[in-house]
Amino acid sequence: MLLSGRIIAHLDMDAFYANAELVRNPALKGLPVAVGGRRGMQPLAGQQFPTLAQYEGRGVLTTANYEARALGLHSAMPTMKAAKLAPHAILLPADFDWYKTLSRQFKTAVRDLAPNVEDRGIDEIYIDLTEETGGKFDAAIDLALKLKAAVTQATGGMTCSVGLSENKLTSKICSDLQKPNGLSVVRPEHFQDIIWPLAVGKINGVGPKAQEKLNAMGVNTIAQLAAQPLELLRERFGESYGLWMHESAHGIDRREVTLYSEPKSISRETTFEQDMHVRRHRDNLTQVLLHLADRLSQDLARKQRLAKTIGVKVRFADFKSLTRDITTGAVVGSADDILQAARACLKKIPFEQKGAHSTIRLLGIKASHLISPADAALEQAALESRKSKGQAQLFLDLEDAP
DNA sequence: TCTGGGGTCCTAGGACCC
DNA sequence: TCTGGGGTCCTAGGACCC
Repeated sequence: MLLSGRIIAHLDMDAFYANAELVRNPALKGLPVAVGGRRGMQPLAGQQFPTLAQYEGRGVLTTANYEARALGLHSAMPTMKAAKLAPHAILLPADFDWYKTLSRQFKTAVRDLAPNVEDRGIDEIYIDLTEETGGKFDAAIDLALKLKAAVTQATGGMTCSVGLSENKLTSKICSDLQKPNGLSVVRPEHFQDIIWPLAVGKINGVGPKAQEKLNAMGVNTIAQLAAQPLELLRERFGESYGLWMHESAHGIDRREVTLYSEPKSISRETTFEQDMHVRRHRDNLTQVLLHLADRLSQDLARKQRLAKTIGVKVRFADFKSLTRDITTGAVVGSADDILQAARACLKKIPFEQKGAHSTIRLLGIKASHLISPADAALEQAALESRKSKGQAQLFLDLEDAP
């Protein structure tokens, strides 16, 4: 196995959802565009596109293009807040089918030139370019430029940003250095010059909580993190996370680019337009649960999986959420079985008679411990065989008895 | 100005078995 | 009478990511 001398690319589509809208509607070009909201809104009279000012309801932006970012908008921003900031920015509802189509197109274009691709969601991939480039960065830059051109060609004009380095972690940081439409390279000998001055939060895996904790220790940059004794990090963050932080700060990341991974869980959840009371809106909630179970069942069928565990998630009006799940002896896949399991989970949730925890804003169902129907059949057969053997053994024991 | 929906991984306690 | 340790599974919650 080749653990050094690798070349790994991280390719990240620029403002993917917003630019996907531009592909099919060039009139949006140059305008501030955000994607989010619930369903399609019609433009007001005299306007070509719906705007944020028209929006009412819950939700967050999923994407803002660069023109919208200049107005202060960004993804995960509550839509109502965005509407206050930039009422005239265009707001389009997310059309995931369209984005998935473009996603397949750009990934296929990349795989045609470099097949060792790891999927990281709809708009991101890692690519192991070691074989194609012989581990040479000059060759990798040439190939990366070809990949960028191929992506733009395949998507009708969308751009992406690429980071090149010897591992996934550094390439991920690096693809973000020159956005949009960038190409950044961090050769091993330049790691400290380029990466160390950056904030610890730039490390993929150091989120708000860890960053806050590090900042409190006086650790702001990756260089400062690298200077922390390993033992101190392990003490403060746990054995595994502490070690991971230490290695990350030193540019060590041995993870391979994995071409395929099995799904671990599949879930469906929905936030209501208005909070629902667990008893007063019982009928509505039942309808929602039915719908979620149905969708989840379809998802499982599409991915050819059955579930050993079903769980529910409830988010209360105060935004606190909790989960309950059960593992039954059997595997489930049908909407009816999912529904039955979900109901059993809901029985375990301590709803209050009054107050915040009798009103909920979100309901979800999750399937986990997934297994293919074929493997489920094998397990079942093995179980039957053990059972009959056990019975045979019991029979023998009885025969042996005096 | 309230906070989507889909995931992964890790931790930690308790049950249960050997 | 008091007492192991290891392993695995299940459950709940939380951090983090796109």
